[in-house]
Amino acid sequence: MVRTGRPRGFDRDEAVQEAMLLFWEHGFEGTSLDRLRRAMGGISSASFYAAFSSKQSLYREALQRYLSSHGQVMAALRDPALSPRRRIEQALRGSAAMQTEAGHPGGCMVALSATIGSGEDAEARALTEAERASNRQAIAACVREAVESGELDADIDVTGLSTLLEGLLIGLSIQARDGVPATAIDAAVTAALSAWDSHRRPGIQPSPKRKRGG
Amino acid sequence: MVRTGRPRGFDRDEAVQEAMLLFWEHGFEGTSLDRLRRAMGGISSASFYAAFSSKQSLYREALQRYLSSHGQVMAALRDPALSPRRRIEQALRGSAAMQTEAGHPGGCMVALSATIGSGEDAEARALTEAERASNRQAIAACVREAVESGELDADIDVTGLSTLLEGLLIGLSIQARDGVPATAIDAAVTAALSAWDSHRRPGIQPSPKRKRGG
DNA sequence: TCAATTCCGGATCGTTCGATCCAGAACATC
DNA sequence: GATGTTCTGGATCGAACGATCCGGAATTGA
Repeated sequence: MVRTGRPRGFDRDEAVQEAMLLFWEHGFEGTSLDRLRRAMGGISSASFYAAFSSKQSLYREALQRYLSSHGQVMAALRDPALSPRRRIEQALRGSAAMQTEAGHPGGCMVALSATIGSGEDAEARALTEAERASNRQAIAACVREAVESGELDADIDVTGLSTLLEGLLIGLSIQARDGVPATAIDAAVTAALSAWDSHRRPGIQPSPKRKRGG
Repeated sequence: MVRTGRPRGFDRDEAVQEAMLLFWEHGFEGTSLDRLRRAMGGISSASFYAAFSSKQSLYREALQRYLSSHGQVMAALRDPALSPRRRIEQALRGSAAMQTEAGHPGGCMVALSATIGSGEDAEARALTEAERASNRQAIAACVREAVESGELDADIDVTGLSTLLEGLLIGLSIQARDGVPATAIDAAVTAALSAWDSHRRPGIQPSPKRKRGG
């Protein structure tokens, strides 16, 4: 079906990108419609609502954009081709590197952009909260799997280790915002991984592929 | 000097307390003057400004209130009577317990209430950022001191361990907001401390009081 | 009793918020 | 060129924002 009518006067894709950067930096409630429209090239209010329906709806789209671009550093966490430890390591190191690199706001949009607010940001908050819950679960699954495969001692506190790892992941965001250098954050990841290694079951070399060690 | 004039019709102290709870829960920008005044017993706009001068000024006072009440769980971090490890442990466990207990908002006001925003919260953000920087420094000092006293191996990465510990401390706040149970967070603290212990210099029993082990 | 002082209720300020409306412009199709 | 469709500029909406102003109420000291 060919598109009829007057063509849009701005690049919708670029507009979502700009929105993502603003929401990322200032949060859902901290980003006004006026600022969004100006970042989109100064489009009119009518153009905005014709294209995005509402601020909420735009945020949803911007968050999706984030998850499928910068947020992809977390994809390793669910990569079945990697060992549990490598999944954690790549997700943490990738996040640390991405969240401290130049060219975009520091920290993670999922952790920062809709955490607290007046209450009118309820939907945005629910979206990021669900994402965090999913990551929490994935991290716990890695630790659990490492225990089941024999890589980690069977008597370790799975909840404790996974909550520590997720706590660090979340904490990264504010540290990155505060200007903690990338080298320091990466060193923290190394320290966390050495905590993992200290619970390693001695004499077992876990294979990345097999789930249960022979 | 005796106070003349019409007496204040509300309890200023209780009002600051209510303000603290609101800023804590919804953040600086997420808390409106209207909501503040209603929480203060429905006082008028005139009464508000006569007592607190501005929203910024009230936030400053509310943050001080937080630091000198709930925030006192962090005092252990600078207690010279405790060993470095105990300082860290008490600060972390105390924070975990406080941030998850009922009766007030979850998480930490310093970490959450003024982290991102539109830019009009610049002063509030600077206040919390300075507080976080101070904690960061105090944690690093504990680790450094433990290395100097011989409790920890001399070749460990001080920055890595302290950034991990501070990352967990910061991450606690969002985890507590997300409803991660107190038991899980405390277990994470235990896991972090076991990371500390795994770097312990063998054969040395550090005394809590002396700075340099003999 | 009467100033002086301080606070209060309530109206109001100008601005910004997210969102809507309308007349007209720019395109495709016939 | 007529018609239908979609988008745009610009005015505008009601509500909420932080903040100010004023007339009067409530207190103290003279």
